[in-house]
Amino acid sequence: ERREPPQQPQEEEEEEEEEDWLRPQPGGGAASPAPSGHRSAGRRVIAHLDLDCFYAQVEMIRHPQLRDKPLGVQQKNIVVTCNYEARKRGVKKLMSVKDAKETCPQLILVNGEDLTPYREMSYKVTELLGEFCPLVERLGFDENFVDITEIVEKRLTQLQQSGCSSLCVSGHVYNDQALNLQDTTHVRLVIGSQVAEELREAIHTRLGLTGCAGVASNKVLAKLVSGTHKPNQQTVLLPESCQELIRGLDHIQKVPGIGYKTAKRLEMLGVRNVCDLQAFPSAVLEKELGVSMAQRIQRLSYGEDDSPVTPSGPPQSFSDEDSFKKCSSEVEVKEKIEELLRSLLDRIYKDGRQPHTIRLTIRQFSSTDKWFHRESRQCPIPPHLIPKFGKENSNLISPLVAILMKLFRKMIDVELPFHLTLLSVCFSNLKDLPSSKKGSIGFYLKQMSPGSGKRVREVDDVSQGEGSAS
DNA sequence: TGGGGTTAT
DNA sequence: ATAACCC
Repeated sequence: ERREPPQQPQEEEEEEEEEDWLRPQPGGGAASPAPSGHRSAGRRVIAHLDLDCFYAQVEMIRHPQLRDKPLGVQQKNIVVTCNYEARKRGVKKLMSVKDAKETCPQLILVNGEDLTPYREMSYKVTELLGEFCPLVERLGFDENFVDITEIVEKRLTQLQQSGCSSLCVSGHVYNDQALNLQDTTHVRLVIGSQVAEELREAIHTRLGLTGCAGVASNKVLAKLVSGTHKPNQQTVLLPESCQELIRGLDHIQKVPGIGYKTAKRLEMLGVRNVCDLQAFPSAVLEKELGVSMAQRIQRLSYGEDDSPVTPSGPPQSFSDEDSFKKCSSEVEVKEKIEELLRSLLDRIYKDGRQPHTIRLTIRQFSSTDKWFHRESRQCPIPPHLIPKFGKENSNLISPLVAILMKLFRKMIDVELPFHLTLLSVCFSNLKDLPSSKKGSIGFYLKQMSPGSGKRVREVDDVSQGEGSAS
């Protein structure tokens, strides 16, 4: 017994009505900055880029002799990802090492517990995209959203002036839908597909990485459509096929934004698939999940998403963690913390900013509820230590270990037995240094560090950012 | 399951 | 500080 969702076929998203200069801006003030790129409500063109099995690709670049072999990246007892050679032979993401080697005895494993190479490559990708367009939002290490509305707009007017009539889509059209080049929405998206192709090409020629792209009128649709043709291909979604894309999801948890917890709660309400969610009474949903969550996910279920592409910029936090079978003495804890701290201080040093908050997170063993349940304590970093973050950091280690051990004792009574399975240290609340000192601050993250880079963008004192006149 | 990240409450 | 989300 399925209810028919209210048939609303060809309207895709963003009810954001056209031309509403009359409506008072909610933020107050006359000059609301227009959240992402273009103002004027209109249709956006968003690209979602998703690198293929990212860690495995990075490892293939680091070890070219492994390129044509089945290769997996191992963290502890898990193969977190693997290349396509390994996938052909049946290895899956997040398989246990035992299962993976049974499935594919020739599988080669490299340890991927140190994320440094992946993090560095990840930011090279984001930076490269930033050369095309300022609106680049990271999602994890291997995905980026790019709001290409303005690029498309520019090419569209060029095209209109040159009266050129030939226009070709790059890559797939979702659902093999026919194009209508009289429809300027189609035309914009087709131009978007060409831009996406260029972005992928740049990532390939300059960084040696392949990936997928999806092009659509908002983030959730771009993301969903990018996965429809899988390795190293791209797909554009035209508005008329929006409902097929979103309803084609076999479970609500496949909708980005609906996670494990929300999916469970929705299931208890009898909501199992996207159609159920579309048709579910809003009032009931709002009482169950709260107004804002309810409205957000119900819009998502129609493929509507007005969230802007928010430039990620440099990271908000730096953390380093390690998991293990057992850690049960204070000295062990101290050793592990010191190790985490060393690599973290190195990263902070390269970043150039100063953290003002430090946090310790632990996970305690418990047979039920096996993972989950982490707890943390944080505190401000004492002001007299903060200036020391700019330089050789060996003298920071012991005061910080002392602080972290205090935080540890706030969670664990060291007189009693304990059994930890994870320790994590995080620096956050990062601030630029006061300005003076030695010129340049790394603009995007660190000064491009080892290898290639030239640009170290300087911060001159007029730099209030882009348009922050208000 | 790892080792990360972000935002909202 | 936690809980949810994302990869």
